[in-house]
Amino acid sequence: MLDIKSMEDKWKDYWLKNNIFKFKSDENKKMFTIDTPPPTVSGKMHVGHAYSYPQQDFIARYKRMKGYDVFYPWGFDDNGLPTERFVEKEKNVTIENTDLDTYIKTCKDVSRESEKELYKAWYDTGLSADFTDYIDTSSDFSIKLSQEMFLDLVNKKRAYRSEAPYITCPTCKTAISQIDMKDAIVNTDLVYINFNGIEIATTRPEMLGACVALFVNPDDDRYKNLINKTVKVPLYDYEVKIMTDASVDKNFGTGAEMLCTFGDQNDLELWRKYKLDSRIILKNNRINDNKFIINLGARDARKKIIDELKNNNYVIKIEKIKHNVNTHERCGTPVEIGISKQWYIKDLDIKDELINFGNKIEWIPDYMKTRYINWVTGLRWDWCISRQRYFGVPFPVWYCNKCDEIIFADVDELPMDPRLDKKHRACNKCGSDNLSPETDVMDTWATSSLSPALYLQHKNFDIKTMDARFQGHDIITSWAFTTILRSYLHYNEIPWKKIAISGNVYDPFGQKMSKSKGNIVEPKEIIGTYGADALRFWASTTLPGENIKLREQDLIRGKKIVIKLYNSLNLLKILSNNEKPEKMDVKFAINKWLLTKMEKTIKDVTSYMDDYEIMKARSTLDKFFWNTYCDNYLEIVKNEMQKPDRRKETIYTSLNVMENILKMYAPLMPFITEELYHDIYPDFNGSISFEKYPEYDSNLIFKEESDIDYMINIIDRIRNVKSNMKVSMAEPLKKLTVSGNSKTIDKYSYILSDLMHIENIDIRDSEEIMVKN
RNA sequence: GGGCUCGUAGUCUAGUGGUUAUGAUACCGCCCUUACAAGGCGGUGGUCACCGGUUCAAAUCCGGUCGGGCCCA
Repeated sequence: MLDIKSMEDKWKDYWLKNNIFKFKSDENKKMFTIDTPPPTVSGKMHVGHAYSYPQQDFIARYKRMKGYDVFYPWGFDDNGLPTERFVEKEKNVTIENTDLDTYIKTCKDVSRESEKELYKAWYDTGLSADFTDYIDTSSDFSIKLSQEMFLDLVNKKRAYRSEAPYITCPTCKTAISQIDMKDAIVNTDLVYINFNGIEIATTRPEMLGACVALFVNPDDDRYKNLINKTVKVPLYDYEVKIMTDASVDKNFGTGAEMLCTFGDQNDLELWRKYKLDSRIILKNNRINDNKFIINLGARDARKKIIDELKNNNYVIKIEKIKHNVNTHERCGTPVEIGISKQWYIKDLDIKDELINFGNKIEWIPDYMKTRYINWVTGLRWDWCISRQRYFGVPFPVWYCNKCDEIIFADVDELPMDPRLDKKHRACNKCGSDNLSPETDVMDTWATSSLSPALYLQHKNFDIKTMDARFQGHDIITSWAFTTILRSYLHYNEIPWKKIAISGNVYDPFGQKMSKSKGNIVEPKEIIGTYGADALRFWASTTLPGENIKLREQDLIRGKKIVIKLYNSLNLLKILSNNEKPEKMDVKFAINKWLLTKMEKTIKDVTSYMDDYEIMKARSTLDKFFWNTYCDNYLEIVKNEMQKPDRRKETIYTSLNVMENILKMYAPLMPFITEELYHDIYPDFNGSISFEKYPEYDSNLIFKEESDIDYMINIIDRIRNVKSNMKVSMAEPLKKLTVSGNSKTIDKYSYILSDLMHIENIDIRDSEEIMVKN
């Protein structure tokens, strides 16, 4: 019996102990480089990972067997907000109860600790990445590279600091970027306000004191006579103008809206478009109008101002509505727009170039490119990369308190943290040593967008473009976009030749998996029940980019194939009595038939693998192995092996084909194939992962194929007859009439009598095949 | 609201113009057959979402409708 668990454990140990997948540069081979997605240390590995990571591993292993020097690195993303949250939860260390130095150190320590445990979950799925030498985004190496690249952008006038409206999260108390936003529908109050002569509706009455204009649609007849008139702002008693813009929705509220600096992104756009004044009452996520609202959060401020409006009879009515808002995707809080100094990477002026770069990359599947292009086209903000957080890559920057000059660290000082820097420094411009360090850190995407450089420079490779990136479609607008952007800005080269996008995993009913629904399945459980090979088999049942449901039937089928492979080799060993004949030319039809089928399979599987069509490759292989090889060939050769003149050739053919089947399955199911390959070659001390992938050989295509196909067809019908007679396939039949091509049937009638145990076959000539008892 | 994508037996899926629509799984029946009962063989089960068009011929191409999913406003 095959013990899948201990078999898999054995090979996991073997690969690790023998450094099988440790990257060893081989200059004689062509390189194939993979930009592995570094998982965050703050989360567990979930079934989505267990689905998408094997997909890149299939290609990595395939390319290795095709003779490439595969560079398949590993990394962890341990920067930023998610890690801070994780640490605060795990260790109860917060920025309030400790100093910055200790806080950062704790974040790093917890990350390192977590990584040590975490990598095992990935390794258990049979990934062949180099886990012996992984990078993490908070290491000195990564910080140095990230800071260097930042200074490069400063030199190229691509990174700039400016006081401007920015998106901020009131919960996380930091600036965020367009990338970090997610839409959400929230229940909110729509307040109708009598605006001294015009009625407006707003979801943000607390911003009343920041109102700088009213807007109506130019085609709205109700307000035609009010356009360009001024009205008094209720409670605050200053005047604003009534203006028009086509973006105003006539059907929302009263059709008239107030523009505040800044209630939402729409306000900001109209404010920019018409160059309006600003009245800032929202700063650092607190509202302060020095009149009614003194330093309150949005919710309290709203209550307060509604009370004031009600007391003065300005409120007409309050309606409950569902409303689309932008939220911070990490915490779900609706975002605010404020004004402050932030660091930006300028990208709005190079949309065409970025689209052009997107077009130079091969997207798998192709239609995913559209999402990238839509995103770039719809960009409205330069990329804000400063975060008012603590654990992340620091800006190597100081500000002169005397003359406002920005002072940058030298490249050879990196990595460095100006917040903890003790060196005496002076302003380059005025010489003052009264400097303040930048206390913000960089957006985590500012570092992960450099993943190709991180991986390549870590090994001192002097190339800028990797062969393939594999990632989920949910981060096309963040990771894929920022990586392409950085690669353009720093090198003017595409980051990868191909980007393969994978879908999401849903539960068996097509529902998203979530804790609250209680439908989460742990990869560990799957591996425990079905084995990692079966998990990978399931992961291969999808087309690029397609979502997938977690289906037990695929796991069952995967496990069955593992067992079937094991048993089929077992049968070969029994039949052959462990003989291993040398390579020879085959002359018997049944063997020629099998070789022909095999060559055709090799051709198809190879071409599918080359196109990343894993699912098609695998089902072609499944069909050949299960149907052709096991159900038909092996059944037939049970008899052939007993015939002295045929024995040697049949043993040779069956073993040779078995070996090629194992090699073709090896990228998909590395454990069982390693096990059986070593079983065939007990002295072999390498890995099947580095054996040569079978290559199509047209010399092994034989014309006998169609004859045996014809005979298999007849065998199927005889099986049918026996099944209808409700007798065993081994039950001897005295006589059977077989009609068809009598010449062919006569030539191979021994197969029928041997396999189906028929004593007398009455062969008749006929156009159609018919089998009668 | 815009874009992308999908709709084929209970479930999942193959199939981009041409026999009787592929296979898996589930279910039912038969067979312990000397590798594997987690096996083998057979069977039930489908107006290929709907409507219209192009064509000698449409699951497939075109248009529309309905429904699901995702992304972006």
